[in-house]
Amino acid sequence: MGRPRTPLLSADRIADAALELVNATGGFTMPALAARLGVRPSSLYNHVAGRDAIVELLRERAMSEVELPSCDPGQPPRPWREAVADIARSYRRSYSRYPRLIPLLTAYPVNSASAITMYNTLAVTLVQAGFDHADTLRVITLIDYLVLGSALDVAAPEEPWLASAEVGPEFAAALATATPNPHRADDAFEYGLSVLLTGLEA
Amino acid sequence: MGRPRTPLLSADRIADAALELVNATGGFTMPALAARLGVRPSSLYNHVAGRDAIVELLRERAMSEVELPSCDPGQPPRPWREAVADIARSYRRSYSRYPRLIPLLTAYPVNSASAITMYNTLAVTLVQAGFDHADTLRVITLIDYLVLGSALDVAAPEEPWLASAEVGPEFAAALATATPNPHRADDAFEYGLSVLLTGLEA
DNA sequence: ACCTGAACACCGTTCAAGT
DNA sequence: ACCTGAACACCGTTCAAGT
Repeated sequence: MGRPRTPLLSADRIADAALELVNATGGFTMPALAARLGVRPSSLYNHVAGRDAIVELLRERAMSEVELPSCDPGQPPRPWREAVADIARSYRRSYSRYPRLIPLLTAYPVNSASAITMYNTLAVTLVQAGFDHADTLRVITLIDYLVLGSALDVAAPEEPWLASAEVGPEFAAALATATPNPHRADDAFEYGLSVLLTGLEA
Repeated sequence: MGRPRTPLLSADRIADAALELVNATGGFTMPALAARLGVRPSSLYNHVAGRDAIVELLRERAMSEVELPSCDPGQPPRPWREAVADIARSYRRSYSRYPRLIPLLTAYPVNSASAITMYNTLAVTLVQAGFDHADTLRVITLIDYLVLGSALDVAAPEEPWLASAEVGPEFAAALATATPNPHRADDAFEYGLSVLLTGLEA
């Protein structure tokens, strides 16, 4: 066929299609991706170094919509508790838009520009609130754990435990309160955020 | 060659070898596994349903060494804070023995007998401490997030962020306090556990 | 019962050939 | 510059054939 007059592909279109496949099936393969784009697998390599590079593009997407609180200089500074909570919620909101994507990203840490900007803002807020540098890193790490854990939770299949004979009455009663996802993971995240901030204030 | 007088393989030996491969390389393939066992790939299927079944065996291993606090009936009951902390630590210790295994397990939730026993014990402790059933589930979920997050953290490659120009002074100072893993993740886990328990007491 | 060898469908990637 | 088709090495799995 040769070169088309206007390119059929771009890195962006490839990432779009890959994300759709991940949302629909929980993963993607190069042949499936090519088919969805109406193209042959080898064509993808004109725009992207390989499969790993596509995963990196998806990682960027996962972080791309973190919106940081705009602090107007004229305004009185907000309590650090609220500022941290807003950042954590925005982080999680961006990260949780594509729940089935998250398991593909756990191999390496987030390393995108948006992520660094967010960590910077968190660090400024926490240092201003009086945390020393070591605790600042610890708190950022904990927020990471909370966001990652609850994001993975959204995509996890419903537990078949209820059927198991080994479940004791207390745990069974706790499980009986579980709501369907994504609500359950949202709820756990909010609870965790609240407990975290309360614990930090002490 | 035909059938050997004494079997060369067993599900246990296969799991052992797979775990060694995961520890060494971060993953395993059926051919590599067979080679390490001195056998042909097709032989594995006499003992194991397939690759996924091997992953399930590894999942069992990850949870297999959770040791629960033995509560002597004659003794005065321990404070729930200590009991929960002990369980969480043991959970994490078992889960973190094979850090490079954890990323392979994030697709589905833990569903082994040891896991259920641990959740049961946690639920009993929390209900006795006065948490209602919904909060009991939330706290167990949070402990899961903390253990999973810090276990994944151990295997994560060191962040190359220090080099990035986008890192601001506060975040850079926080990063400068980072110790090498696994100490860093251990430290974050202990800090998180302490913050969590403090937050829960309020 | 348990190991083997050949075979199958599939995957990620490369590259010369086309326009 | 960008798509194609053929090719390569690799993967997970099956199954008849051997003992």
